[in-house]
Amino acid sequence: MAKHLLLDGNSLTYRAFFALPTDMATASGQVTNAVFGFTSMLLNLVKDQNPDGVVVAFDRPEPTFRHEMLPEYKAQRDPTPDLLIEQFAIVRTVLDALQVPTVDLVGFEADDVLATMAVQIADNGDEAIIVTGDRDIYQMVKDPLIKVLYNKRGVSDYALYDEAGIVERTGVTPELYPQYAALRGDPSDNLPGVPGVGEKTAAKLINAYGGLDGIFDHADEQTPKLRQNLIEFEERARRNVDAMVLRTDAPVDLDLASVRWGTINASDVRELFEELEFNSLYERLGELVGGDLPSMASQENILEAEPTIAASADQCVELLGGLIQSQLPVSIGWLADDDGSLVALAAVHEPENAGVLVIETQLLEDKKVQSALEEVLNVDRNGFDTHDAKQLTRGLRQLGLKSDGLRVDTAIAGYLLDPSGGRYVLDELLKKYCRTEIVRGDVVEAGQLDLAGSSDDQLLDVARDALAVNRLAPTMSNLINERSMVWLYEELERPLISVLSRMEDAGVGVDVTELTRMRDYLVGEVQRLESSIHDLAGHDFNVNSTKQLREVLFEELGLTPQKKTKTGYSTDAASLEKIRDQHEIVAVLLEYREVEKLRSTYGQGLLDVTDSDGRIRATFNQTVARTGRLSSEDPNLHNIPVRTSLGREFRKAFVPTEGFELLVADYNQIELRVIAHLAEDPGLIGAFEAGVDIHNATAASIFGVDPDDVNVEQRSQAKMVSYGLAYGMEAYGLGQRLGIETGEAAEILKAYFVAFPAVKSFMDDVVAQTKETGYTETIFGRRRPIPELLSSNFRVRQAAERQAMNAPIQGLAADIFKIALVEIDRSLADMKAQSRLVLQVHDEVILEVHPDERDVIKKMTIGNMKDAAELRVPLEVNVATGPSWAQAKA
DNA sequence: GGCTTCACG
DNA sequence: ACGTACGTGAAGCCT
Repeated sequence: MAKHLLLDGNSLTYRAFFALPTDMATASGQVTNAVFGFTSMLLNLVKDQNPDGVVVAFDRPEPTFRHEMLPEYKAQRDPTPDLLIEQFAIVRTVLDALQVPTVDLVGFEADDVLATMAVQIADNGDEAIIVTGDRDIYQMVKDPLIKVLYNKRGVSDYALYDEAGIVERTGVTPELYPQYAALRGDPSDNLPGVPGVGEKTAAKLINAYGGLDGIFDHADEQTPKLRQNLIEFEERARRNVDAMVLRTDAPVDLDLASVRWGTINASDVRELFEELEFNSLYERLGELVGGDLPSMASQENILEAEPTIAASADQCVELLGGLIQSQLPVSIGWLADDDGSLVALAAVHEPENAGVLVIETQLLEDKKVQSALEEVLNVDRNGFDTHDAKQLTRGLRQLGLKSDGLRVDTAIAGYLLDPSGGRYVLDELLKKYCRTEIVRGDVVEAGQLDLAGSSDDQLLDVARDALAVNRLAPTMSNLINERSMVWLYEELERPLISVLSRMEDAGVGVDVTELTRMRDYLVGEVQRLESSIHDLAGHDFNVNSTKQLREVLFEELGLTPQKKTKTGYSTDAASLEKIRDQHEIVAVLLEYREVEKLRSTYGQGLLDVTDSDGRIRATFNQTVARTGRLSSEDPNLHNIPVRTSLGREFRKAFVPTEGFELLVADYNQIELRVIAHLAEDPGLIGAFEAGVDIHNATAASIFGVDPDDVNVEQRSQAKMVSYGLAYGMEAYGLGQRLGIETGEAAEILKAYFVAFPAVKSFMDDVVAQTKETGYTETIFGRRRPIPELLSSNFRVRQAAERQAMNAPIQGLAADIFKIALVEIDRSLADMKAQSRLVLQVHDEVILEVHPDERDVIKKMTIGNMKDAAELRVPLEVNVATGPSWAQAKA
């Protein structure tokens, strides 16, 4: 006789949630108390009962369910906490991985489903044990093959009831239990019974009269009070019975006889349990299923192969020759010092026990070593994988070496696979994708290596890096393949690496004299404004301290606070602007802020990072922005001022190499064009095809006026709406920025969506689809996971929805721009041009061009940018040249 | 290291 | 009732 466990997923998860603290969470913040508790119960049950099969039922009480006829039913029950709701989905994922079937049926609660299955199992002559914390199920024990394992409380306190057990527990037989419960009511279901009738009275009455009919027939035999109540609440009691009796006719479409516990999906389970950090549960599971589960991430001394530190140039060349002969791709580990020059490089290929070759800096300068190494790194020979190829490429370039054979860059691959990852550190990637932790430091056994001292530890780590890359590269490569990101990686991100490396090496020229002059001027202005502020405040204070400024403005001067931050009233520009008229100090403060920002970040800041050759070399990050954009740091050259005339002055200090000029090319309205394309909005597409002023055309459509009659304010409002909508802006935000009432802003937004209805439905579709897949995707396959879309926190979820709307737009614009960058660079190489790329700013490229090449480069740049993608609207490009960034703006 | 502010697309 | 535009990086203050 087979034995089946039938679990009430809702009831048990619910019990687990309230039994365990909600501060049980993964490192990433996912609360797991209910999932843990449920899974723990499941494993305990399987261990104790040793069932042949396990099935879990869940509620799905929509669209109607039988309790609707009882309006008071559950009416006052507290709503299910969001922290619990989100865990139900995870419980199901766990069950899927364990290959435990789950059943939920529209219109049936879990207990109906359990009752139905129990009857089917019993009819088949098998044993069913129903596990739940819901007493309604007691009625099922009337069949000797059906038992109930009742969860009394917590996660481990159970009672197993057969028929006798139910009689002992309740005083009535399972058969009569629904009528008993109908009389007594069920406080936990918020189901009132007959007042004055508790457990004892209910059982006594049921047993004396054999059921409700008998009881109500003999109501006059009771004490006056009870009789009164019975008469008054007969109707309710009878309705309660209808609610209590479980259905056994649920259309369960599951071959119960064939359900077997124990055939789990081991790799899914491992991945999931690791993600949930269920280490102990994983071990317990291993015992239950025979212990042959794949092991979870474990510390590993990855350096099993003995590294060979090349002792001489000849030895090094010989070993490199071996690598070349193998014709296998080589994994490179490397180490550079602060100025980017290579300290050591390690190379290994499959199989790992082939040994790791470590080359130190002196040997890297040897010509024979260099030519052998170049051969290994060449695309037509071995080719190589590494972590952060841009830095390596720059290090090798310093030595005069080419490295055009890059295959897998594990940092870039990690970024493409999950751009939300944050940092892409080799050890972390290895843990995430290979479930391996490297032993770092001095764990290598004595005698294994003829090495000692700290610099040797560094060399060992370089060797370990090579091995880590060696393990990661195939895994990540497969994932990129599986997710259809091969084009994105091979044709876009990978070629971009060397483009960026050369831009970083080139740097951009600055006029240090001009920059210094501006800095000095700004220092003077800051001083002047600061004393003016001190005078107006009546005392000295640190104007740069928001805390002190807050005190001066809102306490001493009594100005009106506008909005709050976490730490107090805000003093940001928008707030100050609103109280400009309240005190003379405010205007001075605003000017001070502007000037001080320019002085510190740009005047002083840029001078501090200018190299001795008068060039600024920023780092262009390719693995930071979650949307696919690049970012710039040390310094950030993506936010050089342009909006105010004083700030714009800084662009005059960005200059070309002597004998060259700067060419600036930028996309016209690329994000709006991307929106037009993605939304397929006829109005927007038509406007772009006609080549009209898009903001003017938009204003005409929104405000229902002739394009010729659009006034300045309408155009600027339309512009704000257009850009705001790409960010998922709401009426409030628009109102704030336009300085109008929220209601009025709502009208404008409404008018926009009436004029461009496809835009609205595109936005809605994106959010809906992202909720399903969990990630957004650009047409080039760039993905961005947005798990917060399912957050229980309303605010977090709303923010996630805005991100979901924005990501495909900003992401596609970034894809297009990157394609253009790669193509421009390719063309420059094909043309063997002297001109070169020096800067990029999201939708703008800046080249140093030789005047002789000006026209052809201009044409080439425009062509490559326009042709980067074929959208439903044309891509337009503005281009201009000049002796500085400022003067090369059209 | 968190917070606030502000520069850009 | 609540919060309110996406994506970055840097400076400066403060704990």
